[in-house]
Amino acid sequence: MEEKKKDITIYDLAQELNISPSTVSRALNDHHSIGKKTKKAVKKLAKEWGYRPNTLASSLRTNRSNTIGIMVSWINRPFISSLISGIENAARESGLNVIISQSHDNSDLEKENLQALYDSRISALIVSLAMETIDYSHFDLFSDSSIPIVFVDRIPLMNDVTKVHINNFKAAFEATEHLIKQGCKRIAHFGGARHQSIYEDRMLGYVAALKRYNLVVDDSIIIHANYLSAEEGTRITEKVLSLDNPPDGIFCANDTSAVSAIQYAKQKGVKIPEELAIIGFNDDPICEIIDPPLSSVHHPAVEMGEAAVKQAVSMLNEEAPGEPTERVLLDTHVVVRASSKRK
Amino acid sequence: MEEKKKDITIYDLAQELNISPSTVSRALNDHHSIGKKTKKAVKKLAKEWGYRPNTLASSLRTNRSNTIGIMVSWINRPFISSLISGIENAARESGLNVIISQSHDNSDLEKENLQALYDSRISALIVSLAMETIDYSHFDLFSDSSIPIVFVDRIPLMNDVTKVHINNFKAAFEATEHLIKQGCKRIAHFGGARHQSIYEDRMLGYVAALKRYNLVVDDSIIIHANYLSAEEGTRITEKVLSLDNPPDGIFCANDTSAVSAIQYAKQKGVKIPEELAIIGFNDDPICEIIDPPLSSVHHPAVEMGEAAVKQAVSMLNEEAPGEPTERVLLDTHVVVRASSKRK
DNA sequence: AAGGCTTACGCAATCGATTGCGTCTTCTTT
DNA sequence: AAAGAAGACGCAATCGATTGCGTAAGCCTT
Repeated sequence: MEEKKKDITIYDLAQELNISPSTVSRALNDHHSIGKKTKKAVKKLAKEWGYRPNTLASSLRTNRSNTIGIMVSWINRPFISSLISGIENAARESGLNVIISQSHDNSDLEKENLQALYDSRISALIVSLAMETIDYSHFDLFSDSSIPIVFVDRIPLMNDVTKVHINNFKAAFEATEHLIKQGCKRIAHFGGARHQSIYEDRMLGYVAALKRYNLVVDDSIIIHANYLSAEEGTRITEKVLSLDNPPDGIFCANDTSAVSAIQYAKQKGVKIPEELAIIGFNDDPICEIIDPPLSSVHHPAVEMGEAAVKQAVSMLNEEAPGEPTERVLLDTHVVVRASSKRK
Repeated sequence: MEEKKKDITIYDLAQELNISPSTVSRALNDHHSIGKKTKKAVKKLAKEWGYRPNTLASSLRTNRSNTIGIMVSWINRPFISSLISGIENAARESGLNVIISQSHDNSDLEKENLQALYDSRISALIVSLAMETIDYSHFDLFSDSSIPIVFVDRIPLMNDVTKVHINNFKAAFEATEHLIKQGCKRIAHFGGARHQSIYEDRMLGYVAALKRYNLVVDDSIIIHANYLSAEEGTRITEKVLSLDNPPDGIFCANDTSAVSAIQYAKQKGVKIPEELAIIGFNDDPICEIIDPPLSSVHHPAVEMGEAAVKQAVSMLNEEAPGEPTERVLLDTHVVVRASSKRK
């Protein structure tokens, strides 16, 4: 009867119990200055009446929305969607809402949508940069208001920020090393936009591995694409395979291009992995679908999302806005499949 | 100097212009009772000072959060992530935020997280049901508060709700018909949980096609799985292929199981499509990766998301809570690839 | 020129929860 | 038993925007 249409508020509870709304509020928040019996009574009634706090009112008053904003390039990419899935899980366990936004790998859209996220008073921001983004000034909006920012995977080239990512250098080193140990002598590298540290690091790890094993580093088979798409992958593969001195192995900075490489090579009658061993990066689901199955570097997407939330939460709980920037490095491992297994 | 740390409010603008906050508010919202010059002046200053409305305050007052809630099974599935991508695009264009939640195909979690969405005062809800969900009473929370609900893809068996989906019957009919026209005489069907109408309809469309072409409907090769996973797909394929009278075609209700079917069949030396033609459903990216490429029913995920937002918005704009439930049917088409092309 | 309209704007309450400060009990201490 | 301390709770302002109602000024009509 009472709750015909209206939601229950602390005023309703207060009236019923003949106490003040302030007391109800404090009781529900376990404030120390409220008596035990009062707390019990309030909580009991709240449960009975199905009281649900109005988070809008609370957020307005406290200026904390208890919402995490996510800014990613494209939601519908295997890695990203798993990342988001991890974020959503962890956030909801911490009682936080998650609001998402896409940059479509476009800096302007990234900036615009960041404003929208800011306007909705998010408590913390988790970002994986747009491919294009080189300038990071549009994030000042958040740092100036001391809203925690956690960068994930595609992180900026700055030191004083919190980051959750993998050791791309090491992962790339290991992937390349794997190819070398399978007998490859001349390994090509398909990389992404070099201003994105993840791609730069993967290239550096690759180079380091070659040097470590005394192989020649040949720039003509190290190719970077701004968007390492399927089409680019095909184009690049065609390019390196038509060289006088084609590679006998390829380390691709993502699986999409690696799949293209496999498809193109198969079409040209190049035997995989005997004549050409291939390894990708991300361990997308397609790795197990393509024939031959694609070796890849496993990238813990869900865990990264969870770790990012963990960082954000701990930053929120710190009183000091002293920005104790942290850096979480997650483990990767090479998943060996038929595309690179020669022995 | 002035905006050292605080955001600009309508009070700041009002003070500067020597008018009242109410006038500022109305001016910004283009209220008719505000003079032209006043509006101009207010908007000009607002822009100059970078005023950004506090959506929390606004939402609290109006009880409309301008946020769309999404409830899906798993974010990291090709179809779902594309759906969300479409929703996000359309929502942001309409100035709406998007908050997401996953049910993990579990009714209890669905219910729990729906509460959380409700608590955050979403303006509208877009849902694709958890696989388990049979009882829809946990959605009453929203309908009772006349919060628009739009069901997408996995829709409930109710008539008085707004739905955006495809014609599963027709799509299944066409997929099956395609196999028949390729010469299949004995077509198996791998279906999902039958209490989900999408799977029931796909099965019915399949049966209708068989009947239309005078083929025998044999229950022993119509198999339903609660979760049509890769593992189930393998298991089912093994089952039907080991029959005395194995099928010469399979219509799978999703691509995941179809891929398993291809892999299992290949492994057993069954020739695709000559001895066994296969077609899936969803047109996931893996269709083009698997060898042979998998025919499938293209499912317009992004467009469905956009259509769902469109519905939600129009429901929000209607004054009358008379729930003019609508039903949006999107087009599908069969994408023929090598897994089923015999001619 | 006076009454009636329209236009343009301000007052103050409101949404629901939070919180600094003040007050009244009740318990403890000597 | 008196006084100080601690415990328990209420008052009222506050967060920022919205909105019903009221009022003053300007315009037109006859």
